[in-house]
Amino acid sequence: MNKLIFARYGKQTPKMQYDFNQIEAKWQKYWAEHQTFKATSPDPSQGGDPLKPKFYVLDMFPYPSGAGLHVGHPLGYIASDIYARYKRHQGYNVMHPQGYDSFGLPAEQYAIQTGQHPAITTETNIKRYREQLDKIGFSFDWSREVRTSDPRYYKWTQWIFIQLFNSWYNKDTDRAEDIETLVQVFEKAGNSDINAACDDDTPSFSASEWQQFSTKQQQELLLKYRLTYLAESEVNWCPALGTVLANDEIVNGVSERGGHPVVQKKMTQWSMRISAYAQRLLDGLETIDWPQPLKDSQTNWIGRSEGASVTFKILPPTPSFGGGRGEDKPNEQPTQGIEVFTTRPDTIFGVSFMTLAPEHELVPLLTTPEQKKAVDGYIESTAKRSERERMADVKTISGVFTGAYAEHPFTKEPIPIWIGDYVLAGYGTGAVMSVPCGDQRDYDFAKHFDIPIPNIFDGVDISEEAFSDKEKTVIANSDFLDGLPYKKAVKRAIFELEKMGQGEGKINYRLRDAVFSRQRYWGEPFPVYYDAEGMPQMLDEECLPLELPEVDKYLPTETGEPPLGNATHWAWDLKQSAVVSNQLIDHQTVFPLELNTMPGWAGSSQYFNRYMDPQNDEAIFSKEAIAYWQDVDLYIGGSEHATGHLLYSRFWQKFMFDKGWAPKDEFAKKLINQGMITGTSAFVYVLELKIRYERDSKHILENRRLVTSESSYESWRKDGKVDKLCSEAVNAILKKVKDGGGKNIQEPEALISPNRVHIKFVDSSNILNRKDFLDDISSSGLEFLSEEPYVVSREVEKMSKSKYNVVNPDEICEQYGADSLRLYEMFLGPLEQSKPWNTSGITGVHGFLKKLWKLYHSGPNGEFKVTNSASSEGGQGEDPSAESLKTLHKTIKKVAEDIENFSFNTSVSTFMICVNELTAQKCRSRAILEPLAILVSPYAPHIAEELWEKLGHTESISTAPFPIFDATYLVESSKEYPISFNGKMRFKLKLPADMGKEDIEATVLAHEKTQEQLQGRTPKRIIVVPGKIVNIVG
RNA sequence: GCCUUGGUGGCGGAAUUGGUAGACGCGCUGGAUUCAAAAUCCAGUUCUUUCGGGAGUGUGGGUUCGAUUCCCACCCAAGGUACCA
Repeated sequence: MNKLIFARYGKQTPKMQYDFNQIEAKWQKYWAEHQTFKATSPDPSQGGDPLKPKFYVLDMFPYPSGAGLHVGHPLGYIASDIYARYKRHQGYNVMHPQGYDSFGLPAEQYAIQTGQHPAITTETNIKRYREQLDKIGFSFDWSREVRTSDPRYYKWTQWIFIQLFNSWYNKDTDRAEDIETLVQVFEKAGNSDINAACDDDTPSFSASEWQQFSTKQQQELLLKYRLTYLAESEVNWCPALGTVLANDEIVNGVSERGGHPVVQKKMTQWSMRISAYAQRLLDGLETIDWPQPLKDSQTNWIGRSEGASVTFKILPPTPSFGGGRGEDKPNEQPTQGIEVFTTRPDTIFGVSFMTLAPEHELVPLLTTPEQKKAVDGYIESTAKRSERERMADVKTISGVFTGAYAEHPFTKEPIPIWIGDYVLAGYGTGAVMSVPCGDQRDYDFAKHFDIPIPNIFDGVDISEEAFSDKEKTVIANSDFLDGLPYKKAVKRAIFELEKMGQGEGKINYRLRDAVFSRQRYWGEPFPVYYDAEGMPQMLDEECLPLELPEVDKYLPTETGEPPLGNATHWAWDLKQSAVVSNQLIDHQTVFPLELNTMPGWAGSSQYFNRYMDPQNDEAIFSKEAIAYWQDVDLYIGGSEHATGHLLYSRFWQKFMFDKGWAPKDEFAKKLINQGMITGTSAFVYVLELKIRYERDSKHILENRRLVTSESSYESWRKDGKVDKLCSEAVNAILKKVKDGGGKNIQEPEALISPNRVHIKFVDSSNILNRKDFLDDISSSGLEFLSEEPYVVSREVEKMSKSKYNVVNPDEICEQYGADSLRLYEMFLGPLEQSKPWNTSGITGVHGFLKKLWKLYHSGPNGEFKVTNSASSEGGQGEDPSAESLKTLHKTIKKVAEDIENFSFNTSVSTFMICVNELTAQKCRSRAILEPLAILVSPYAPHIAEELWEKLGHTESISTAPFPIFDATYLVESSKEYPISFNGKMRFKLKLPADMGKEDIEATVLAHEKTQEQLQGRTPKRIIVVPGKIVNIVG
């Protein structure tokens, strides 16, 4: 017996098997120890070669969440890693860094709940992330790691903030300039000649006025020009999170994180003047190779529209300006007109009323005493409705007449001024000229309130709906615009308006300035203190970083200040250049520091440049480093960052370019959005029963939870009744109750609902492991209705811990190896597509790796064996067969093309075909197997390194030159032609490859199968495409 | 509504300029090996069929000798966006 066991054991000596666990651990250790993937600095003094071509491959760095990685996370990293490794084989100096976007809300909320400092949570999570990432065998250059929450890193985030504060945007030169240049102009000539991106309410002043302003007044004016500025503005306030949110952090009117309601609130906040860059952000899209959907969503977000601004004079009898708010501020000039923005100045003669947003500042001034009550009531009722309600309910038409009239710029007719909540305060000027015949919303409003709808279109019926087809527009009833098509009419209308000084051509953008303050703890502190006048002042650059203070509570203070308000040492001593106790604040030399922190996107907006020189404490990066690395060659990440990170980063990059620090004004040449890997959640259906009865004169409520079938659920959902299976079970339970002495048994309440089951309890054929499932705490109290194997229902949805459908990469690595995981993630489908994860499929790629291993292990006991060629390599062996060479070279060609096209799924299948063919050919030749190892290496680097070493190499395979494709091996002497009849392939015929058209035709026609197909008919036509196909028509 | 992407076997997917539809893998079926299982290997696997063939890439048209691929209309799904004037 013992003998037998030993004999069998000996037959498959473990050493000869593909022992992926041992191999992968060995090479991961080797890479770490040898710093194999360290990108070399261009500096020759550090052994670098500034002439070696660079290639910068970047992943979107992760937020280290407590849940760890699931198999969906590494997808993009694997793709970028393959590309990075491929570029190393091509001889590039590749930089492939990784880091952590480690400021953020989850760590802070955990801190609020547990009191644990977010830095500790973050550190723990990062450690776990790193362990998980290391197991997958990425070629990251960890010596360049950055963490956004590290003071040595956020020093430079604060630095950029200061630079933005000290800059303004000159529209004439179309770039950011130093704020000092602006001050110089103000001193000499005031601001009338300045063409700058600035606040709308910036007043004009002369040089002498400027000089007479107080310092505070000057500072206030400069804030209107700075690229980051403090201003009171309407912000999205999320009471549940206790913080403001940017537009891109709100989804469907609720917060992206947590789904809490958001309301509008006026607050003084830091903002970024991204709107100054709107046009350049739009133009830059043309120059970069990014996915079209992503470019489109940025284009929509920026929302450029061309049109005109038109001023409508307000007609007397002027409403009692003394009566409204004007009384409080007698110096304020009442506005004499209402400015609107329109994309259709050609329809100006169709204006029959005007509509203002309820929040429009002129509303209280315009409203006549008779209408005041109605208007106030309307404003109050719209203010009550949340953003979400207003969005959900776009069909209800509401509005109210203000009693006031404006004057039409051309006809001089009076135009009634209405307010309506379909006009948004936040877009354009918050007022529109309503052209009911040309705009459906205006049309509906006019119909609803019985306002006239004049038709100004030639030959168009507007009795049913508005006409908005610009292309088919011919203007009528419009004085000088009569007979003009859309484009000409627009030009003419603008020309006439400009002549009268009542309008001009204008381009409007939807893009708003980005609110940059957050009322949170775990973020970058602003390098800002407030002086005796309450004006913000920047810390000296030398004083950075301004480190986050310790607080004993991470919640807002009792007075409603942000969490930093809890810090006892959060004052700036100007003399010492140090943070000191709040008690020392005297507003002379010690000042309060800013209590807000920066938003999540602050740290991610320049990290890609910081990777170029991450240890530099003197500058964000050295000139040499950025001169060499320039920009990102390939950036891979999720499309959900389209209107957040990717837009803000482009904005900061353009600023860095304007200031001369960055050589490129776009930071990433090519970008790919990897798709999501979805999970397949599992469900059981649970019948919840509530049975009430009496026993021993006590009222008893018995709850039972029974696992029933999907069909029970379906029938319950259809008619609200339980099906036979359930009712039998219910009756059995009731009988038991009765037998046990239950009295007054009431009709039980029943509810069937789907319940998620953790996928670890389900096997590949969807059968539930009942024992393990019932042993789990989450399923306590559950009973099964039937003894038969339970088949769960499946649904594909986002992979998430809360959906119990997470697959952990560590477990896959443990069971199949990192190389299998890498190959399988790529094999699943096209990179950019979202696709469901199904672990059972991994046996396919795992089997491939075993077959690959076997190709190199053909000794009598499965030990390593490859043969050298006869013609080279010492002449001891035999040359590879022509067949094997053909297999190799077609693989080289396909794999190289696939990597260039990011078609990684097809190259995995190419490898499979190649190994299947070489196995069939019994190929053992070094001349084939050595290049094959290099081909496989970007995808399955561990096994490739192991085989490379066994082939006798002492250096890592990672820089071995990529095999060169030689077309001569693919030349064929014959071609198997598909012979089709009327486009349908019927049979194949092998013909010499160099056979001419006529000969092919003759041979095919003479063939017996052709005659069979034709059944005596004469073909009408014969198409011969040499090398491709023969098609016989007839 | 608008914009974008996509729709191919039981499943993931392939077909790069119009030229053999379903590569490769999973799953499934049968077989070999094994006391047995795992592993491995071999064969088959779009549907349909009277075994000749016929149909077939979301639907309906069109262009073409030939269409998954190009054009038109529509349907469905996913993502983005939305009283944006």
